[in-house]
Amino acid sequence: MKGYDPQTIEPKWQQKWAEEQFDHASVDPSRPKYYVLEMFPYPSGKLHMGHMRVYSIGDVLARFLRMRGYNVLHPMGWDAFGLPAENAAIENRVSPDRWTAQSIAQMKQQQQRLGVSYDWEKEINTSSPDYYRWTQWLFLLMYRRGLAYRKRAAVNWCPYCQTVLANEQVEAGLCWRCETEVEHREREQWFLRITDYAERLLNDLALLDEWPERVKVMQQNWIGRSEGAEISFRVKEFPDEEIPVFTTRPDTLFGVTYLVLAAEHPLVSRLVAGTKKEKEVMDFVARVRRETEIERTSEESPKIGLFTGRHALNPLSGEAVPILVANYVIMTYGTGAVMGVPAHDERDFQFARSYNLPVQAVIQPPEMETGGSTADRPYTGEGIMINSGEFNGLSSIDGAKRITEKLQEKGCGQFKTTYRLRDWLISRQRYWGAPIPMIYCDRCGTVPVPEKELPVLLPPAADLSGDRVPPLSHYDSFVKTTCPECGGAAQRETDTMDTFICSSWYFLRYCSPKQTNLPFDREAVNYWMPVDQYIGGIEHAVLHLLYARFFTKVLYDAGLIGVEEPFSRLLAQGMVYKDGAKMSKSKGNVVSPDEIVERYGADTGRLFILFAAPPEKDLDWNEQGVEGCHRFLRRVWHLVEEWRELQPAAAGGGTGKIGPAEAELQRALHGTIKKVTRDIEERFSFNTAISAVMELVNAVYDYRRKTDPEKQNRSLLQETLQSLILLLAPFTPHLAEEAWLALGGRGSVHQQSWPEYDPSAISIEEVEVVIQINGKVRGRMRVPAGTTEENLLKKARGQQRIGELLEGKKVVRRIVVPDKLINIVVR
RNA sequence: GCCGAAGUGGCGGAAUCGGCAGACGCACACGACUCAAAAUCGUGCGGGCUUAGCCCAUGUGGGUUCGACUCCCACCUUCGGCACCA
Repeated sequence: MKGYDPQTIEPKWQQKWAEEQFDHASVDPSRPKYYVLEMFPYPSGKLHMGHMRVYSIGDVLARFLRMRGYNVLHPMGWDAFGLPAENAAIENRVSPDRWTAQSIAQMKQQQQRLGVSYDWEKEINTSSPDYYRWTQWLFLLMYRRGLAYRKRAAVNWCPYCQTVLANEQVEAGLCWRCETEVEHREREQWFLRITDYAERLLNDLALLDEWPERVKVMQQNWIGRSEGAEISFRVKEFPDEEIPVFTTRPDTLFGVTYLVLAAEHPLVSRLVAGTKKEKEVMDFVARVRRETEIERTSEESPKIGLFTGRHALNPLSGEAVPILVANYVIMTYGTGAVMGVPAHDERDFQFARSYNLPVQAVIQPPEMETGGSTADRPYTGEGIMINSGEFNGLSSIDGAKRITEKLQEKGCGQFKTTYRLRDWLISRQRYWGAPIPMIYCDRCGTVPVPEKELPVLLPPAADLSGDRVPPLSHYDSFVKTTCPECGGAAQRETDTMDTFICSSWYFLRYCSPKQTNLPFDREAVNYWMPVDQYIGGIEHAVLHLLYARFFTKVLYDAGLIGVEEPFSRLLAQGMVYKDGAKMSKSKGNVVSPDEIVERYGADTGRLFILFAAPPEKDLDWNEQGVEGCHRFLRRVWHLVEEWRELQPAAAGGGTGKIGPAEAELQRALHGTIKKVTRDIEERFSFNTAISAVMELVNAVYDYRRKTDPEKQNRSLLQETLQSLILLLAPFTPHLAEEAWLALGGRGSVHQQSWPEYDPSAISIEEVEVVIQINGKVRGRMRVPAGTTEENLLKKARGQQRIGELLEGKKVVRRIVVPDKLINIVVR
């Protein structure tokens, strides 16, 4: 053992670990289990710092918990289906599966160089038929349970990706992946009925007390529950037609002065058919429908509406109000029709103003407040009902209830809860995904592929660059099939599934990745699930984390698993920045993990990533900080090396004496064990755990410098160094392994028990107590631990300065924090 | 606009239950070693002043308390999410 050379020791130990398979986990009900999971990556072929950060965090926990005696499941795999592979394949003229296999090989090698302790026996790949067979099986389960359905709908279409997108995948009107503006197209599409689970997905957020608040709030907003009423208005000119509207404010029903329909509303064409308004209205409708999401939903774009010439009848007052069509009402929320109450709604008010629609106030602010709705602004708060017939005088809260009840009696309204969440559109018009296992037969209609015929295999990729969308539609051998019911000629569905489906259940597959007769083994899932600690980026706060929760609930309902929530504890790790900007190719500020491993070693890189910031906060990459961590590891190495050189002399020299210096070192050691354990286990505060180990190293240096070499306590030094190495093992696994060996440790450092601290070693006989006068620090004193209040005060008074300050003052009060502080309040 | 998180030295950050603000690291300065440099080791390092000490200081202004980075109220700034959702 000479100078610290990570380039030599790291590959050596990685190889050894792989051979010995310490990280292999199997079901063992006699031991407590712990499932640590990092979000599996999309195999782009290049590992970036964000990856290195998640893996470092996960690995510290996995290694620490193993040393704590847990049976730890720590798997890794590949979210391998998806557009980038398909696009790369087209560009480089290779098949997506070959491109993916190559990327996985590259990334896996990069991961292994980081020394992360995965159980590679559990590796999964969502694009392999062994896996997607079960993704298809789960789709059929959804179908059987009435949760998968096909419908023609206007959907988000990304012209660049040449596919439709789910609502969750459209951000402010742009495609989440390529930021192309999304268009609307009509298509027959498959949906999953996630809205059936809206209420449970929302309510069960309360069970997730170890999830970050911000993630739960984001999901809550996304689900967007609103309580109110659905109210039906009859059309005056067509007594057989009704227009239901959704409102959160049924109490304002008497203030309705108009009704607005979305351009897509099915009634529009009937209302204007054959009238002189027809052309104008239908032109308007066509124009609005052509507008992009951005144009239609931007707040700046003006609210434009058009009178249809028809009227709606208020179900309670009987009043006839005009029906308009407008661009600001969207068909996919509520009923696609809105009642206009300009006196009590900001948006209705604006709209009424520009079209000179009447404003009728029906809610008066409570007496304390002033300023109801006026000609200048609406009043949107609660209050007392006026101009509302028999409901006058009620509070708006009671009124909302009473009006809805009344409507219910009359059969033209009911209580209703609406969600912003829409059903999950899962069809994708691309090749590189799991085929949707459905068959269309002219006689039998839509028929599911029988389970025993799964998987529906992707045909080998030929030419993907063609214009035929979806690509699977030009593989005749794929499309043409026979109907499982009548045996006649039939066609396969040619869309593939959204890759978010693959990642909605992968954590279950890891429990028994080789299971062949079911997606997962029940016993294994019962043992390992839920995931105790899930770690990943905040960008999945709504997408993946909501979908995975949905799948878990469906599987629970189907009796296949025993948990209703997949992830007990979630850590949303921060991003990696450099020079004030997120690391990105376009900014040119990328540092690759490979580069760091080559220059400093994986241990240094891991240590820096964990030391530079708490895991949930953004991290600022700083080369000098990396060097600092490298320097620290060299200092550790140096101590171990020195100790070895002392060994031959040990027989003759050194002592076993515990003097004050030794007691201090012991105290430092046990205090550090205590702190590091708590910091990892309870707080996830890796940065402070590492700083505590650094302090211990400084303490050892101090001891060695200040104590005559002849008098140094060798056995205490050995104990200290061994414990120090154990504390470091989860963070810098290679260095720890090598140092453990050098210090005469047996077996792998990673198979040792985590050190326990000795409470008697940290109990202190003498403490420093701070003396405050009127809350300001005016002195300190060393006293035996447990000194009484009286004695503390006496001793404090004995100090010249304190005596002077107390001179002639009256002591009003004394506050004592035992062994810490005394505060003397004087006047 | 609504919701959420956060504001502490030159920088990353610490202070875990209301009890010594700035642990640990980086940068910087000085010293030792060296012919010299690097590496290493040591010392110092929030600001001010009339410097044995005192005053100011955790985004701003108030409050509670013997005592506030920590609790309460109001505001400012930054970042993130949602956003014509009826």
